[in-house]
Amino acid sequence: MKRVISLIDMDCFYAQVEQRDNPSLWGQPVIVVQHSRQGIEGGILAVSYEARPFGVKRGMTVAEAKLKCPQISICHVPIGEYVDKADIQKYRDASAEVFRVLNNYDSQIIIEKASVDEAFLDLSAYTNQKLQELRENEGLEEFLQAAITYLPTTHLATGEDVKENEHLREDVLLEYIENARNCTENLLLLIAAVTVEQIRQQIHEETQFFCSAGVGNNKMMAKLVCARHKPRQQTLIPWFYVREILRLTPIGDVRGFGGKMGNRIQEMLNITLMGELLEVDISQLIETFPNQHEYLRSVAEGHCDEPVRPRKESSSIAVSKNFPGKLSIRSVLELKKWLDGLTKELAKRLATDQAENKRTAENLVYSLLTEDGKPQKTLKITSYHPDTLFEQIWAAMKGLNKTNATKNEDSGPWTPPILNISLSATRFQPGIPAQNRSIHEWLYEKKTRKSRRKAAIYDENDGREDVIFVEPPEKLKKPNPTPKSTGTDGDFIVLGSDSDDDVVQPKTDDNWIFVDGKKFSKMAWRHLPPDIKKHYQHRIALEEARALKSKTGGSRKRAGAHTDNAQKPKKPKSLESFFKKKKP
DNA sequence: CATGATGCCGAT
DNA sequence: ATCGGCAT
Repeated sequence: MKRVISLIDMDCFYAQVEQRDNPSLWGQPVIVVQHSRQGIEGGILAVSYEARPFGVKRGMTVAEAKLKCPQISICHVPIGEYVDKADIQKYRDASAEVFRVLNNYDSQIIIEKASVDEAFLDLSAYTNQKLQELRENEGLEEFLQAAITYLPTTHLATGEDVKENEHLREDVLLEYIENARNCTENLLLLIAAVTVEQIRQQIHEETQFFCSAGVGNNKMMAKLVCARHKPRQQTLIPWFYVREILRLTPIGDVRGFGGKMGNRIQEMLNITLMGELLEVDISQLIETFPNQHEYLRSVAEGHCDEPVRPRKESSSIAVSKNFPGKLSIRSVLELKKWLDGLTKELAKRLATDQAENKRTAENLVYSLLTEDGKPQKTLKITSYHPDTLFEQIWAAMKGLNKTNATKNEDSGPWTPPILNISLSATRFQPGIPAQNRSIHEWLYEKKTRKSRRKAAIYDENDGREDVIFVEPPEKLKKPNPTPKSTGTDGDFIVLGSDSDDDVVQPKTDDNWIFVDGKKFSKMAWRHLPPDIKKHYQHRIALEEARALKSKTGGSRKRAGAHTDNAQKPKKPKSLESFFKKKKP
């Protein structure tokens, strides 16, 4: 049986994160740039769709972007806490919000986090069950009649779709729906397309972010067609059209063929399109790619059996920094300084990950890129403490110094010059070793030193309430009632929604902050370290804006997710009314 | 001069 | 375990 796969891709994600942070930027040309060193602007990481018509592209300098689009707004990637480098944590946090929606949508849908802004979905089990339900409940006909209204942003990839107008889009889709009636394969894709429309809508409702999607029978096709209609739209590629789409697809556009392999294929076979792979002389293909000719042909036919791997957390956590050209590291002291900062950044992220995901990294892989090569070694992690990590890495690394006759290993020159440092924690095992308390102390000590308050947020797996652990100010802690405490976490008291702790439990609603349906005491909020606070800041802003609107604005309807590109957002009934309808 | 910072995977 | 390749 064919699978049903989707790829959801956030539109210019970093730019949207900045637009949400500063809503006046919505609808405006925006770029997100990272700095390379000391506030010097580096490359452009993201370009909002409003800026693209001006010709602004990734990889350009800010100066070039301004020339093309003088009114463009420039947002900067934050800088690391311990070291002078770009820190993309805020985009990881925004990504986590999106994936919370995806992971909670339906347990039958397999989600693979493919990058900070992309997810593959395996909808095979889900769509099969929905189809079965529709048939059992005799709701299929009704579903087909209404299907077009559930697909306001969907395009059918026919090969002509890139130049189609809105009428054609709908006509082509209607014909497809009509023909799907007696074709299970296409019914499943249709249900998937409707589902993905709903998922995208829900992502927007819960995060304000827009995304695009592709739907097809495998990862390659879903990814390929996702790019055909962006932003804020989705593309469906039935198997029938796969051949025609690939016939005209540049080889480099296919996932996995954008690099050396793709170039080799093009140069050695003197072709540029996927379709041409099926026309080259078979003996030539075999002699050119003796080990891969069968694989290449199958890809050119649209086959791809790569599974959607259920993966929520990343399987490695890395920090790295480039030192290109003249900036290369040439002294031991310099190296140690950067290594120290990078180690601290890594330790911070590891500690957070450990608390959030209840897992611990086993290995640390470090590498030093030089002109000669990229020596890479694996170390066993014995502790998350940054000082321990540093000593361990340094002990292993300092032997790589090729400077002749160095008496003192801890100073002097370093050769060959280092162009990149990378530290990556891997091999995560479930659980948290008992020894770890000191890490949290290190993490929070400088921020809450005076009051010696400690805080952490645990996200209790399944959409349950967040619980904030805060050590209260001494004066409030004294009085009689035993604070609700959690055994091993005796240092902490819980400011939860159902606590009866008079001492710290605010009595009135005014003392609570409501975020995302969760309840935080304002006191606990104030005591949080600033970085954790940031996690929730924008949600609070939203919450307040909503409250304000409901007071002043009255009963305004929620803005649709597609007020821009979808010319006729025919308001669909809830899909549930179809899928969950009981037999009469 | 120089995308940079991540992250994943397969081959060996 | 190490490396090289590919991706966003």
